[in-house]
Amino acid sequence: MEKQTITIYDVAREANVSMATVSRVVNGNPNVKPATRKKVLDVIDELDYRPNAVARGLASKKTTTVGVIIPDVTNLYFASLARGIDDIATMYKYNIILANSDQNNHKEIQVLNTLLSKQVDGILYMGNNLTPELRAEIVRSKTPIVLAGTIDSDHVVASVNIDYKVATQEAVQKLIENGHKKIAFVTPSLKNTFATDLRLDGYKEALAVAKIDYNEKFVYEIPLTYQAGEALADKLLHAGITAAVVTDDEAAVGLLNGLYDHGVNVPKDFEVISSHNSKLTKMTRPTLTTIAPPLYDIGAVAMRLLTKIMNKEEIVDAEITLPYKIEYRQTTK
Amino acid sequence: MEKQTITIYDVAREANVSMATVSRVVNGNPNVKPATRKKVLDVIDELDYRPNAVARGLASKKTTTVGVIIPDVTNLYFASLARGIDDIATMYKYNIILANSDQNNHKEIQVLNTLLSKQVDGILYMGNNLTPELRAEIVRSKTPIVLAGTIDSDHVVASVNIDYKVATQEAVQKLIENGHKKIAFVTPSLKNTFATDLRLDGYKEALAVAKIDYNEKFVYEIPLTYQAGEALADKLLHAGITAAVVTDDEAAVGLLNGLYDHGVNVPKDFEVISSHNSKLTKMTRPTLTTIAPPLYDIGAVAMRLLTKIMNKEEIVDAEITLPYKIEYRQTTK
DNA sequence: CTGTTAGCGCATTCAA
DNA sequence: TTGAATGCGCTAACAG
Repeated sequence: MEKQTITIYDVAREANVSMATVSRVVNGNPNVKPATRKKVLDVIDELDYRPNAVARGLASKKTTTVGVIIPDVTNLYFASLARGIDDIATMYKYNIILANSDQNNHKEIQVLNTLLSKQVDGILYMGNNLTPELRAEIVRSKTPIVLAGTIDSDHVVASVNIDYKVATQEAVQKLIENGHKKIAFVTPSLKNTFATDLRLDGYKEALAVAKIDYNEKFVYEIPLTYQAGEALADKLLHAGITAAVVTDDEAAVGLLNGLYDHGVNVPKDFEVISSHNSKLTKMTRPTLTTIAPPLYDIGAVAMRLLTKIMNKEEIVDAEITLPYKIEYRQTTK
Repeated sequence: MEKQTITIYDVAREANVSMATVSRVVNGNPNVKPATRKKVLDVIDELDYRPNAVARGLASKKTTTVGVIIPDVTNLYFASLARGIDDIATMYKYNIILANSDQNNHKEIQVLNTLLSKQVDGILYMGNNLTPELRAEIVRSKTPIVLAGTIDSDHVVASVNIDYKVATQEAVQKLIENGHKKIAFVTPSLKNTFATDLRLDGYKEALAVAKIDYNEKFVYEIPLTYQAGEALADKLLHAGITAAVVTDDEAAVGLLNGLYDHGVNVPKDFEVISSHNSKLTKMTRPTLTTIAPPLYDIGAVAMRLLTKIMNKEEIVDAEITLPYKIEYRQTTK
């Protein structure tokens, strides 16, 4: 009545070989005579033997599972990265332990510790920022880690990103070309997110190039939620702003709808550029113009990079910058 | 240079106790004198000892991790369930191994096998249908399983759902009350999805009550994607249809936008009711009226149920039906 | 209340 | 090419 437990011993006995031999064929060790290999394989099939990954993990000190720290699976940006991560992980025979962190520092540390206790072979971290405490913990644990869509301002940890500064600059420049002077930059708190700094730099740079004075009143720090975006429309309108670059799709959609509710004609009287190109941006009317990072690829490349590090392969560049595009759709002229 | 490995032996030695005692305090066994407990705790803290979950899993035959089979994390419906699952799992000290299945039968079986080899304590399955082969594999493995947002037509596996039939019926009834005669029912393939049958029953029932003849031409089987929904608008319009119940939010948004692109006034000339109440439904203009299953709760309750089964607690009802609502928004009058 | 002793299922030397 | 022996780090009886 209990769970069946066919072990390596059982197949060794049935096949009249030692467990070492069974272990060899299971692990694809070439030093096995074809005949005995076949015999063992037959018995494995007959007994429906399935190697116990836990025992294997204890003996080999490799679990073939990686921990994935994600702010929230329900956020399409991160979910898209996660999809790329999982696909490549599967390709390389790894499994994913997924843990939501809510960007909460305390929870992140906690999650990291349980991942480490589970002996994951590596960690993929997603979030807006890698806090020093977290990085310290990770470095101390000597567990390979790669950041996906997340910047490490100190450049000590491997990561995969796009050039946020240049992308933002290009977006703002486009708005300037379209004749806008008062362009809002909508971002989460500047206090603790690194990529935000880069993006802000891009924003400033574009203004500088066009010789437009930077006005910090046009930088709006809001929670990156649909509701916050929606509520923001009113403020932007009152401030005489006519265009905005928003660093999150949900917030951008919110803003767009907020403008719609105010009877503003987009893009005629107001232009919006978002930043993630998640599915959402194609589901609005008008469709959202957006910076388009290769979401799936960021996750995929990050996972691939992690496999290399876990494998102790030579890494030429641990800070990968992927190309982005800007998808010009209907919220810009 | 290698990864530090502080074991239970190390702390036992430092604390001048046996490893059994250390094990006891780590596991909260009350049979330890407070004084020695404190001593051990101090050493643990000092050495920064972290129990090896793999060794623990091998010795105890419990891994405190559950496998989650999900069609696609990138689908907000399933991602929302997953969020509920993860939160409750965390609460009960379980971790989640997430595996995307793409609804692909072959991949599901494969994924199931790797989950079983990792000795997960239980499995949470999400998908449109549980195929007999998959169920057979799971039952054979004797691993506890719960279906979240998925029906088992044979009622042998535990599950958490809403009453899809009644919900659909109510939605269709509303459209009938609003004067519609030609109401489309948009669904994925009827061939292999059980909940679809239930929903279709609800659709038929509503028509029957209103003495409207059922016309199978009004049942549209399409892939549940945004694009398919968008493309569907044209067909519905040509068929003289004036309202639709769509079983997926992305498809519903697609349809809505397709109608918009055809210049159709929703809800004046066409009404739409969707089925999941994911974030998407609030992001469209007009906002989508939708059946509202308690997404997060379905996941949460499913995970809670799984913990009970894994714990061999008495289960009064293994088929849980959660209440739903219908959110009347702007795509209906 | 605490220590001793066996394994858990497998990978991995080392011999043969 | 194969087998025997050892141990990965911990839990779980069983004594004491």
